[in-house]
Amino acid sequence: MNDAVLEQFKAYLKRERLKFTNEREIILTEVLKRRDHFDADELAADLRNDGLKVSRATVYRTLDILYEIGVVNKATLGHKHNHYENMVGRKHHDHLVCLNCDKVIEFVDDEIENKQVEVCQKLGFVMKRHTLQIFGYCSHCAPLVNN
Amino acid sequence: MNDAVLEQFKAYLKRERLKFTNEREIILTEVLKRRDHFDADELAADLRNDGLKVSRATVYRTLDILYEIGVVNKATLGHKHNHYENMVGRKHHDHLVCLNCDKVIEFVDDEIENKQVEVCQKLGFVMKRHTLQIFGYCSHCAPLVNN
DNA sequence: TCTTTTAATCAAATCAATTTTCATACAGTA
DNA sequence: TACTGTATGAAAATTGATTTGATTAAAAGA
Repeated sequence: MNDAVLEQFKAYLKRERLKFTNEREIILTEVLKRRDHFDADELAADLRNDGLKVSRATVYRTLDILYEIGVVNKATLGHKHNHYENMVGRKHHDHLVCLNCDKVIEFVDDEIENKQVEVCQKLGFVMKRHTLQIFGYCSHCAPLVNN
Repeated sequence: MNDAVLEQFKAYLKRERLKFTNEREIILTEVLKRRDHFDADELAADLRNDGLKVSRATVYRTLDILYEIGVVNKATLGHKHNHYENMVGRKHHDHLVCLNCDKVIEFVDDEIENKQVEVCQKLGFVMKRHTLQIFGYCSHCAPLVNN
């Protein structure tokens, strides 16, 4: 478990007069273990498998908090429900999503990032966050599909 | 009504052995009138106001077809449901979305577009579509919010 | 034109993801 | 330890979207 993140979490909760509960710690711990993209239900199921019972509602509520403080990122990745990813020790990145095998490839391009800042400056727009998703076929699937 | 689009729609339906129905024509006509971003329910409501009764299910189904043939674009724009926009005679663009007033500003940046193509090429990824959304505060709202 | 075939329509039911409700439990603090 | 207010779980409610099943209506064929 990442102590710095735990402290950050506790500090945020204290500041907002929220409580540091067992369930919140369990969820944070599980999230920090994750290196992939997961959805709320998958996380809840994993906890259940580990014998830790946390209700779905609490999972959703806690993921919201973790998103709020930047511990997780949220993206739809082409699905109609949210996917989350552990962002601790990671920088912002964008996603390539394979329409065939659902594989998610991460990338960063500084020029794209800079250009976005420029666009916003030009329009007097204050950027808080952004999401760029490219959908298509990964190198494995591209030769297999009729496209 | 845009005749070329109507013909394109009919041709597509014929090719797919689908039928050109009254409802589909009504929906296409209404979509082509639109210049803004709208969701399926808003469109259905507008039709109802015009005395044209088309069920929600048909609206969803038809918007799917229109998305398929590129007459509309689909984007979440920060909401948890889809928004559509008439794309006839328009090129791909990205969106700035104001978190305060929900205003949507469109922009295109060729360098960003090119960079995306480059990223995909480097990774052997075949791009089919992409979506870039920047969330923040528009020039009107930025001075008003505590951020 | 008439008939046949096949898809489309509607309203209602269903679905999946998420959020809310509300009675009860518990964390933080006095 | 007692108090206050927030968190919890289970279930219900909500939301957007899709499916169902009986009926209607295109399009194709004779």
